[in-house]
Amino acid sequence: MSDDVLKYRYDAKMANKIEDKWQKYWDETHAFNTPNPSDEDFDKNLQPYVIMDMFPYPSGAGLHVGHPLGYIATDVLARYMRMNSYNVLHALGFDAFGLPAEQYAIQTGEHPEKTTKHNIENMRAQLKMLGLAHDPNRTFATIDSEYVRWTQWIFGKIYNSYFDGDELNPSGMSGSARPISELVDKLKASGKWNELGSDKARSEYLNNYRLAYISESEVNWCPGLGTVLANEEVTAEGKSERGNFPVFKKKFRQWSMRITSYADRLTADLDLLDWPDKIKHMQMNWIGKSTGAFIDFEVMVTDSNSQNLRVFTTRPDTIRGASFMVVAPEHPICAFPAKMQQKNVLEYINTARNKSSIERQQDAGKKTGVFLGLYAKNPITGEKLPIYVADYVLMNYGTGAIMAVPADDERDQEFANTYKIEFKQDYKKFETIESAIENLVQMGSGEKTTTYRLRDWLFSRQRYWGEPFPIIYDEEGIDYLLPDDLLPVLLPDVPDYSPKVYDIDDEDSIPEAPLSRTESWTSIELDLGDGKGMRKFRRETNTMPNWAGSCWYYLRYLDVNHVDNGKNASVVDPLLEKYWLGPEHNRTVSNTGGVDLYVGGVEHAVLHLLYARFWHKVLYDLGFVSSVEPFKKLFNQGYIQAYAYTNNFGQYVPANEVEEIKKDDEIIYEYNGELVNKEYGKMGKSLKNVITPEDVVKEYGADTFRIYEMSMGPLDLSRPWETRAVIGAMRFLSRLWRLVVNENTGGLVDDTKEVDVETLKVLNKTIEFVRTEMENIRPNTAIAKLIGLVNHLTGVLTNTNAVPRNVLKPLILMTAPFAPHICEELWQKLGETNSLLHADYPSVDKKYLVDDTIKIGVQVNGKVRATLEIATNASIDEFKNAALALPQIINVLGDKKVKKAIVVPGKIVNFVV
RNA sequence: GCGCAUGUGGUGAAAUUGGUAUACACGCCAGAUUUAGGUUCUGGUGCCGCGAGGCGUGGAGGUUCAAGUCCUCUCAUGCGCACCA
Repeated sequence: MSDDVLKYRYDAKMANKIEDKWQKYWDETHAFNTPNPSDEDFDKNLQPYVIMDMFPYPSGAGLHVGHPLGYIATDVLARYMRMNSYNVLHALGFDAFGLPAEQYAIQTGEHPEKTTKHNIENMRAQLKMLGLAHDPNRTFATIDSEYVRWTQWIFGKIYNSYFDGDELNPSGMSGSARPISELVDKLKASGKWNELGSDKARSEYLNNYRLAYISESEVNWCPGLGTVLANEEVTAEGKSERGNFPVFKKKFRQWSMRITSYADRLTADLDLLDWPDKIKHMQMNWIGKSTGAFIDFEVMVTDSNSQNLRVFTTRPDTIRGASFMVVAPEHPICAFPAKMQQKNVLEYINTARNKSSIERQQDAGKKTGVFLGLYAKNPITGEKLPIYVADYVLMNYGTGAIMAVPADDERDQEFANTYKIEFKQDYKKFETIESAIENLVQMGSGEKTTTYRLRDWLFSRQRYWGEPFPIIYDEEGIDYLLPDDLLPVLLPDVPDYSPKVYDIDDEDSIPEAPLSRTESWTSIELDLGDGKGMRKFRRETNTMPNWAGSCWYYLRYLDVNHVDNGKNASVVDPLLEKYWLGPEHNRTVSNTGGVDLYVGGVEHAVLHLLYARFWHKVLYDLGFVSSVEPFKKLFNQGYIQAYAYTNNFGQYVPANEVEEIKKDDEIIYEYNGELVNKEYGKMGKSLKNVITPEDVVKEYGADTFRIYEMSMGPLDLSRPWETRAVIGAMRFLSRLWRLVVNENTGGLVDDTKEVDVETLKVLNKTIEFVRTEMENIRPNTAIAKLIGLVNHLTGVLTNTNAVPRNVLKPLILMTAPFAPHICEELWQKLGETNSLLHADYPSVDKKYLVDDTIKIGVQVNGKVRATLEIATNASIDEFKNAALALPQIINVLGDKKVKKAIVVPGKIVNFVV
């Protein structure tokens, strides 16, 4: 019966059986546990290697086949590195705070912690099926109370630090975070501390320096989400990145982090990183460093009252060409328009304010503005320059005011033309920017400066599902950091954790933190040990943004159970940080230290990746970590896309029920006999085209799934999922299986055959090639080459009924990182008693890399006319003469004379006639 | 508008320094072996042409003995930034 024939075949059933077996085995033998230097099984001869993914957010929707792409890639590389004698740290945690969990919880009425934990378990199970070799002991979620403790602890360190611009940082550049106590000491020494007098005044003074500080400033308020947002979370259209709700600029009292202090170092140190240029550019543009000068213009706002109007320019050398001034509608000088202009100015400012950012964008290019009726004095020429208010000048860049040089600036010229402002076409420029600045400095009318596009990072949210701040306020409103022994501050159980959301356009609404509703939690009585005894305090009721947890999770992997809360507490044992991330390993481009390979999507280019670098640098300055940067090498994987189909009404129909029909040379798609439209894009529930890893594992096995995802195309490119092509990966594995197992009997194939030279050549070329591709993160071509070797051996098997064992073993070892389960099984069948996880990766025997003869093309006038097989070491003349003797060449050349013969030994012969 | 990336068979895609374009896989075709069923093996498969031969890496030029690869221009798609002074 056919069933008997298939009994020992590598099919989905067999694959699943093998996969269960080995996953259990790995579990039971703690195969993926990675020893720290202090552990018993630590081997100091192995080099450390840290490879990780951007950890997942455990969404309720579950995974589709696109999600694990990066996880499989890092897993393949981690397994490869283990077989190359590295102590590989490869773990996966969960980024579990955040809006979606909260929103899902609000919809279902369940506590976000419950749904989040449930989602994490689901995701763990989904990922487990794929045989990912994560260290099970190093996992955690950012919501774990011990993790929250350290997130709050780091916040405390940032809060209690200031940026000293003169101080050299440990990498020798100027500017470094220092404990705020050092600033206090300086203030005391200078007498300033006494001068400030009250605690309140002192606290407010320090607030101006703290790296985490409170300010009443313009923030992005999103009524639809009921929270304020960081600049990085607002789209170019002025909408919230999440939910696409309108965002308004409003002044609120909020927490920020002084990331702008680090703008220079965050820009400069990009040079040290092995990151895709694209991401480096995005960060550079986001930080937007530009050097130039401030120039002060005197403005008489009344006959007796003069104001200083400060502008920023990158071209101080063009100051003699300044023909007028322009200020932003929000600029303070707009409060002093000349009498006759007051009405116009007010009207204009109101219109400008009411413009949404979308309108502003649509109007970009159409310059509008109004004359203030005031004049500024050009400090160099003494000319009187009219001042305009116009919304093409932005308040949040530079100083919100510019000197307009229409002759040299398109925008200024456009404005001048619109308002018929006369300007100089020709004027005398300063020789250099430097000389212009020097001149201005001497006159006391300017200084050299650098401005940034980057703003400080808005750090508080009016949300329930986030880390509480370890901050309390006394009755005077003075803020204090909670002592370490009162950490973690955990979220209270509340009856209502939903944020107060408003109509999406309700600009005048105000944020309300959900935590503020629970009086029993917000009020706290304690003795801070400052000599004031037991006092009443109120807790900070805002929560941290979900970026907080992802800013340091890579450190937690190194020391996952770290609880040290003593006097010299650090977030991670310094010895472990030094071992895993320390700069002395110098394994790639530079000795910054940091994670050896970080794999994730491009979407975090200016969010997570910027924030994490900032935190890391603060921790570095304060001496808590030895690595300068958190992520030494970054790799952006592409996305797995999918086809979706819509009917005539634009509704999505189930993609797996759509039929492909060939009709008159054209391919059409039908669903229930109805013509449908094919679209290419994301995979998603609403698009009805989701394929889950479970589906694929059940039907083909996890190893096939892994091979397929790794072989679809280059890892950094996006590509469409095609279920019907998965079978190819399975055929590869079943051919590999058949090289070892007789599928009729279940017994071993004869593997005692003596290996022939031809096969050894194929093997060694494969080893050489595959190693190179692995090092360069090109799994797709590595697999192609492995398939080539399997196909070659299949030919050998067909012809001789036997396969040489000493070729099978390296083949299995090379395939193991991709398809670990089947390879463990085959390895065992070949009589090996140890798991191959730490077996030595095959190395090349160079003598089999060279062939005696090679085949090259022979061209006439650059066109290939024949193929020549010749001894590899033939001389130039031999190449030429052999090529000339080829019948095809004789034929093509006819009686034409060869003017020139180009011979590149081993490459090509070309005859020019 | 500026910047970056990509463009190769019916499909996903290969191709050290410029050196036989299309490795590997899907699909398709044929033969063998099996046979009631997503079997395996072997071979074929860029396009046009009966053939010799011609044409082929988005398009147009250029450099070169030789261009998918280098240069110039251009088109398309995707991403990022966008009045940044």
